Amino acid sequence: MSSKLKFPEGYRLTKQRKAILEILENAEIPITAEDVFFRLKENKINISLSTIYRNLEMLCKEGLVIKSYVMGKDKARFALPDKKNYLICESCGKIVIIDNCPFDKFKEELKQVYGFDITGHSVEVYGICPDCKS
Amino acid sequence: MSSKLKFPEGYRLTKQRKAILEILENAEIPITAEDVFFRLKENKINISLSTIYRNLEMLCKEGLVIKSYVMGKDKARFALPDKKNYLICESCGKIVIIDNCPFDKFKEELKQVYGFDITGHSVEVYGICPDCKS
DNA sequence: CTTCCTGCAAAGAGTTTGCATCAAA
DNA sequence: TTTGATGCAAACTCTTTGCAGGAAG
Repeated sequence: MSSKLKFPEGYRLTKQRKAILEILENAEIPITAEDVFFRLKENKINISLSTIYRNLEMLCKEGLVIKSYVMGKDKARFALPDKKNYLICESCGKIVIIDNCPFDKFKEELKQVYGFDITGHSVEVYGICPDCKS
Repeated sequence: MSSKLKFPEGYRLTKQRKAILEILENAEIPITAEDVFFRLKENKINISLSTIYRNLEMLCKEGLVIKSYVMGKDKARFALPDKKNYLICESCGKIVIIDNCPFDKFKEELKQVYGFDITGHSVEVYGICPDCKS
């Protein structure tokens, strides 16, 4: 497997960076820095946690990665931008990505009301998942 | 001034709790625990930071307060639920609360597509504010 | 009075940083 | 060969916790 993402200019494409991006591409939901660490370890790749943090921060600044705090918890989670909107089950904690986020339709409305040029958004929705209802 | 909020049952209404709630009621935007601490101090009320954290956590659990991390920063912010949706200027960091969040209209859509019973949401929108555009 | 709450100080968790070494370009 | 990146360990910051004294009901 290899990354389909264009790597940001001005940075060296090290094997650590390639590996971190690949983990994020394969992740179904936002994951913590520690998750990245252990998933790499499973693949027999040992990268120090600080390198992971440093690169996640860089990737966030470059816009390739989104950082969020699921359910107000104290560990940051990271994901590619297409996984930044999600549902969380308040009962079991399951996370489900929202595809084609309906919020996109409101960019124009927000722009008119608040005068902001909208560049992005992130949405967290709480609820009870089908499994927990039954 | 006194709080208009009904205080959760089973807890003692101490002067510290009253004071913290009042700060949150008067806050325009989500603020940090430290912000609460210093605003209390300005009002000549000295409450320890740990008491503030303990009570903010309790208020979150009781649903009176919402915790969020603005712009992925590492300090938690707290606000009454009516201030949980906001715009952030990527240039100056200004926060503007979104009233009548348009996302409410999508509860039904999300329920049908994902099968969740939606109980709440929180939205963070990025953009450039009018002042920074000029 | 009883029980819960507070303040203080210390501990804990997650994240960041300094520095010597290593590897991408 | 040059300069940015990594790994390790130590440092830091925010947040949580234990405990003795204090106040709400």
